[in-house]
Amino acid sequence: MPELPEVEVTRRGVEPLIVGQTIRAVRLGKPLRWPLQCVPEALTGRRITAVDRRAKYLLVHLDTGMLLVHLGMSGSLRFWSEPPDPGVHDHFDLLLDHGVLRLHDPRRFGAVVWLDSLEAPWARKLLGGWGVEPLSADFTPAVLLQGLRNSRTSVKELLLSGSVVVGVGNIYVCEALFMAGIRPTRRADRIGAAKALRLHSAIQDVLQKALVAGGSSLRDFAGVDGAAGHFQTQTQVYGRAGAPCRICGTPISVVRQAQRSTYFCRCCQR
DNA sequence: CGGCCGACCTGCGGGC
DNA sequence: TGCCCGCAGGTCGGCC
Repeated sequence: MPELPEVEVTRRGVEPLIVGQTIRAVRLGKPLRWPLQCVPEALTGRRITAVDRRAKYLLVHLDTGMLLVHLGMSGSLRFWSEPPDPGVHDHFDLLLDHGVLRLHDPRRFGAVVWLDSLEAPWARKLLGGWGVEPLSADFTPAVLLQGLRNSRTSVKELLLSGSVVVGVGNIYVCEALFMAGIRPTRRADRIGAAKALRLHSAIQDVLQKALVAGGSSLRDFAGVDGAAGHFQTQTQVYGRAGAPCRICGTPISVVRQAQRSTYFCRCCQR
């Protein structure tokens, strides 16, 4: 579930609830994707100073170091002022002054990693070498066009890779390519400037709309307060194989690209 | 290095 | 009704 909009919805929800609180204890459940990279006791007494986001990672800044949180495929963060007992899929708790910040992640593709600083080897490994933030001023049509021109893979796979622009996952890449009228299988370096310009706007539009909708809740994604997002009800192509295109009525096609489903309209996207 | 593929893990829905 | 298979929002690491 968690692409950029879901992670950003989580960040906006969680930040005002936890900044200023001090970590009193840490509870670990089953192992996540990577070990925490420190003994849990090292976190106690640290105060949370800010919550940022880079790509699909949340950066929980502490007065010393930071926690890097990834939601994987099935993760969600929730703040409880009166926490229930942890369930079988609750794998990480930060016990704070006035409640508990809890990571719920059935598939355990998510991770919480402690870092000294953004210069730490793990930070470079996880955050290095990526593209620009799609909702920042760094993401210009020229940056996108140049990125497209440098790659011979399909435009869909290039966007999913995050090497040009980050945060766009399988749902939003399908939606953005539909909005831009571009066939997902099209080779990136064969997309012209006019289409690239449309794609640039489409990426920003679809992410913005998803943010307003509180993200997509395909299974169980929820914001920090437990509220589900509803963007999934507005998708034009994602998850609509065989259903009529909302523009032209042609049944939506689905193909596999890099072992993932790609949805598109063979009439509207060329 | 670019590109492709398997791996990680659990749950759920569809088909038989 | 019940079982088995395929698929699911991500991305790392190994291979060519």
